[in-house]
Amino acid sequence: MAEEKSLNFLEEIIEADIKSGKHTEIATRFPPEPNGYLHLGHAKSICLNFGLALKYGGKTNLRFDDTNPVTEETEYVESIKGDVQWLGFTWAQELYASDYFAQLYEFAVTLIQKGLAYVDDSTSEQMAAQKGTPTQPGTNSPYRNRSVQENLTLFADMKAGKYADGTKVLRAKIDMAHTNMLMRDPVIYRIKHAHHHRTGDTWCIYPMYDFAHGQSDSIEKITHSICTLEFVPHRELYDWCIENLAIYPSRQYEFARLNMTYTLMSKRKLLQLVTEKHVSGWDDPRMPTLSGVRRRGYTPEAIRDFCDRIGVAKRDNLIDISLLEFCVREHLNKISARRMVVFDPLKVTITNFPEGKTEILTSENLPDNHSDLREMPFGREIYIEREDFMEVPVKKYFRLSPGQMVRLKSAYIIKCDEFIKDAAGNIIELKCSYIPESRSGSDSSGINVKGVIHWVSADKAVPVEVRQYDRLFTVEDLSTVEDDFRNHLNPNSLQVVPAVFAEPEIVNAKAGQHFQFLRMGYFCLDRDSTSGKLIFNRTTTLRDMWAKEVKK
RNA sequence: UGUCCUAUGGUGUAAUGGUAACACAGCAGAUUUUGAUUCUGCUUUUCUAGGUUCGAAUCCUAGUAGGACAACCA
Repeated sequence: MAEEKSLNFLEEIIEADIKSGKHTEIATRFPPEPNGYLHLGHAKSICLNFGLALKYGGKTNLRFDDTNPVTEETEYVESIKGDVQWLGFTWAQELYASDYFAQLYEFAVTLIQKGLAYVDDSTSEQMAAQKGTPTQPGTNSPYRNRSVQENLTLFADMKAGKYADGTKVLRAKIDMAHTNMLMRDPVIYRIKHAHHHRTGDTWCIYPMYDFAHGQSDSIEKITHSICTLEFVPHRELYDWCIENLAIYPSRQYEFARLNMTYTLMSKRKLLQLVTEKHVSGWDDPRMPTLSGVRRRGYTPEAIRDFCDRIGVAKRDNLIDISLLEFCVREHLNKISARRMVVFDPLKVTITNFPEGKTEILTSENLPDNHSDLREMPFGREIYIEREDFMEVPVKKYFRLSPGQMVRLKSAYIIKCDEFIKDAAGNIIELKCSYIPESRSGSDSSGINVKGVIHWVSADKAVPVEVRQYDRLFTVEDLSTVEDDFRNHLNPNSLQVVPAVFAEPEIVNAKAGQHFQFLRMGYFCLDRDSTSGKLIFNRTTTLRDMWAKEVKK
């Protein structure tokens, strides 16, 4: 039976609203500002907003909050749309706050007419001084009592471009002694002679967030306007505008934004990493951006699962990045074709295997599907992973060591007869013998070995580049660092291995395809690849109990 | 010395006045032709003090702790 899954606080509110008849269907919106790329924190918001509408039979608009022409660009609009689609959601309408500029202007005029807004000539410094502090009330601006008619004329002149940037603003007339700083006559319109990415030079005055967001919600009849906790103090102003304009009463609800260990979710700081070239770009696979994790090989399914598991609440949180890794491993395990790739090769000569002979073996692409096979060449000389041999094995080591046997995955059992060192004492080659009756799938040898290792044919292997990523920062909780966050970047967050040795099948890898390199991790083709040089990003490692055992 | 928000294992999230649970992480073990996957078991929790109540994680009061708020940013 469908077990009763507990509701988060927003679902409770919505169910109560539906039950009471306040709403018969709901409308939400995802309102990014097009001034940066979307990150995992946005994914939480996207999954929430679209998920709620999906669950309760409503719709979600994609609305760009583009009220500041100075920072916003079309490039960002395009990336945001692509990211939302990639995550798997479809918006009802693609809208822009700038679509409402004319309407918003009329709303401002209405406020002036009602004596609830005035044009202020104070400088920003003067206004800051008038503002007071959280513990001290502010003082009224000398321009606060201009007549309605004068305000109307001045505001029209602002719109007409008669004044320079910063010389005048329109402020709501509320209460300079209000305990909520945002209610102390907030600026609602400012002059910016700037080119807007959509409206061009039509406007030289632009509404502030607080005078655009709630009204946009109202125009679209958004029932539940969901935002992050830092907007809690704005709710009072949000409601004030709606009430005094007597427009559709959208309601704002706030949830705690996503924080994760060893990374950060600040668009401003992420932009800094990009512009200062600490990373290769917004889609650098180490970035927590959606374009970054996508390039890294994370799947939308995994991200949605992650957003589902982290839940929604109002308390500050710091999610362990290992939960994200768990989600991606869980999905990738099901869909990733297996390949054998040797990273740090040690040559093995199989002394009783005929010289010059190549035998074609098969192996499953997915562990449980024995009909979906690929072919692998096997020969007298192969490479195995250097760490799969130990001259003097530690306890519980069940790979190769002198005199010991191991299974070559999907091939034969081999026994180490001899190892060869160079003058410096490094092991450079193993001489092994194979058990012909132990061939995978038709093993009649009766030998049971515990160790199974991956391998590639030495002369048929294809060299490819591998990029291994680690956490971007070395500290768990970036919010606690006192100094500059850039001081805590992990210098080893990217390790490039220019040539690892892959089984020949790898040349058929396609963009967007996910692989598990056996025992090494999950990988995907990077877009920097060329036909002559394939490059793979390590999405994440496999869980490694042996590594933990060794540590002890 | 203001207003607002929040407080449940290591990390998250449930429990909606009636036996504090689930996931991740951690630790053991079983299985395994990936030391993967899968499976089993275990450790660990209601900020403090009062109050209401037969009964409080839940309601009330106070305290404590953390966070937000003084951009012509969103």
